[in-house]
Amino acid sequence: MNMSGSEKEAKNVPTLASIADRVGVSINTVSRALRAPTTVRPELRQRIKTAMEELNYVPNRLAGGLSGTRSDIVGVVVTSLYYSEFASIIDTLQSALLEHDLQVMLANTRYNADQELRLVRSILSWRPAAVAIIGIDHPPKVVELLMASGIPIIEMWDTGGEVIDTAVGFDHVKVGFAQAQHLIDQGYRRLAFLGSVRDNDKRAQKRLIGVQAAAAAAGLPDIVRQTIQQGGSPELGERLAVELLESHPEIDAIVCNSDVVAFGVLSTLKRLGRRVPEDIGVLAFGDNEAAGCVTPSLTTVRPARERIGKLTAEAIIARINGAEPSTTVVDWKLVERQSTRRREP
Amino acid sequence: MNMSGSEKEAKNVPTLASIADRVGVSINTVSRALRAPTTVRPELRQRIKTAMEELNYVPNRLAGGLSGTRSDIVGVVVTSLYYSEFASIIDTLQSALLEHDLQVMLANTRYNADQELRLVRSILSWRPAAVAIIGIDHPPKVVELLMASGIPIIEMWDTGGEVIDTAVGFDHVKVGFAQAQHLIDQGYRRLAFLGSVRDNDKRAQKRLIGVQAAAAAAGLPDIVRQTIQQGGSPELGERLAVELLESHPEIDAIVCNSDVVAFGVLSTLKRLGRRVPEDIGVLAFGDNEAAGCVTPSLTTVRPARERIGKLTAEAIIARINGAEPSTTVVDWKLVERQSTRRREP
DNA sequence: TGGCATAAAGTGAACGTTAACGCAACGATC
DNA sequence: GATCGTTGCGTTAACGTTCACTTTATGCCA
Repeated sequence: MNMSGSEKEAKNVPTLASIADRVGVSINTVSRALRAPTTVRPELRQRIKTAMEELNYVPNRLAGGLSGTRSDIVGVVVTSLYYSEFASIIDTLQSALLEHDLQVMLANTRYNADQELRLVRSILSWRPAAVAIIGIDHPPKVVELLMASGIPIIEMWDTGGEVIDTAVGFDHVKVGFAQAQHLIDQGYRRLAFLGSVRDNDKRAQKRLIGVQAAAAAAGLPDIVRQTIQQGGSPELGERLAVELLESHPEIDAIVCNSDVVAFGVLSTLKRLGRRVPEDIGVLAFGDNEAAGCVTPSLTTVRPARERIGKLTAEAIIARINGAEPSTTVVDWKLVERQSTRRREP
Repeated sequence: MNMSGSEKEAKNVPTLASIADRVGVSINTVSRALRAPTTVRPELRQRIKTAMEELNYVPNRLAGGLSGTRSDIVGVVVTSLYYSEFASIIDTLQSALLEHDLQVMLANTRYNADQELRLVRSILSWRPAAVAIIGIDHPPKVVELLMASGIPIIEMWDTGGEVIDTAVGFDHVKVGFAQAQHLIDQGYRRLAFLGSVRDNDKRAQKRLIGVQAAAAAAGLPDIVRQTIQQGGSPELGERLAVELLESHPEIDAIVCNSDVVAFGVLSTLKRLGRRVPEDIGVLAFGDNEAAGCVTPSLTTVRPARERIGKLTAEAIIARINGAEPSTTVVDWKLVERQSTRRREP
């Protein structure tokens, strides 16, 4: 891939040398005016500054990163960008890192393990100061690369298992357990788990395990699974709900793997004349912004996304400054709404 | 900010030289094995490859970018990450760029103009191959920097005005006009515009202009504005709806600046006993994934987000390869649902 | 006035890679 | 058998910074 350069617009982007020439000092002095301003005479510093303004100088961090011992990039690897799943984590994380002059380099695996390896490699090739990545279950090669990189690795979103270095998240098995327990407490007995569960989405699988465990603990029959390997959407929820109710009409509660899928499930139940929460309970995961606005409003689990973003940023800064690795478990909350409110409290 | 390095784990991250030593060839040959594989004898190439595997070699693109004439970074500047507003654009864009081995560097201005300048500067300091940025209205200094950079600049989301280089988007004034016209066609007469409109959100302002124009063209009274400078959310919608109806009970249609705000508006109207769409029409912008799932389902404008992401990626590739700047107008669609369906068709 | 700390600026060598160029070895061509 | 293009690899010089040193100017005190 070539630079755009048609020859005539061949750029002479200004460098430290351009500034140095113009002001009549050495390159080093110009560099110092940026990195260690106090070591250069104020009057000179000002002249350098105006020269930079006039020439629209933008430092070349490729060179800076190569030469210096620091890097200002933080690699962020997520598994999805759709439906607010991780967007607000990125949002918070990026803002917090910005205050420390750290730049986010983003990669999205779309729940594809091969992609994950490729993207991690690509991100490491920029010699980031740290990497934040969704999940604690990665292909062995990814783990090997991350560990060999020698930089802080922050695993986000999940803490239920072995971590590489530092983690900020929560235990998804417990979430699943709580989801099922809530339904059981409300008097539901025949539970199903429904939604998009990608092979590579270990968190969803852990939640399913939790759901199964709670059902087993309560002596209930096995959980009915109605899952599929593709991205979640309301349409998918509609489809899966139809299939589920056809094959298992006895189901009286559905744990949806995401709010967005649950929206479709609710539509379908309404269309089929099944009353929610009376005939059937619906509970989801994610706390989509619309979860409280659908009818009936949706009981769901709210992960502390902003908090994960913020704590991850803090962990990155701390680790870069030499703090020890740590694992931080963050809150989540089962937000009870109408879709499971069978009994008055 | 120091590198993490406690001294003992002082890393010797492998370089081309490490590989070269190990295999017993020159550095350049190793480099060629990566960049121009055909120029290296297959047997030797294989030995180099296995050496890289064994040492977990990851190329240093800081060095590569500095030395070579190409860059593999594409800077992406968005104004928001919440509520799927631009997440799916990023998602599509990133996937498409990945196929060309281009890496996304993300920046989020959060609708803050100062932040925008800072972030653009920061991104340019990585000498990206191109920059994709939301909107066509930027502070003068931002425009100056982007133009001076000499790289392709793709402005996304908006095309209604002067562009720097290349643009992929649509005309928001026209959207606003269509929104109001749809309400007028349905028999609504007293229109309001409600939602979060940041100073720096020129697109929202353009849509408002369109709404006003349509109302004026139809000889209707002035649009009532109920806007505020803060992020949109259902709660905000609830609050603004209450304020609006108190001060202007005559309103019979509300154009919401985002679906998420409209969700709150719908809740409030239901609570206040105002029937939608009979007493009052509600229409929004954004096509949130839940728009079809709330009750009544929400009439809204669906921008072709994936298409913008895809076309932006294509425009970037084309421009990098020397194509001329261009402006591409993409579709959007007013999706009619229950919240405005006053008349049977 | 000499000596010496301190501040301010310059020098030169990295950093890891790519790219232009050079050169040997080899087979094909006339 | 001299010429020539090709293949396969090595040499060397950038790329724009930063950093450890070195040098020069400045001020202060004895």
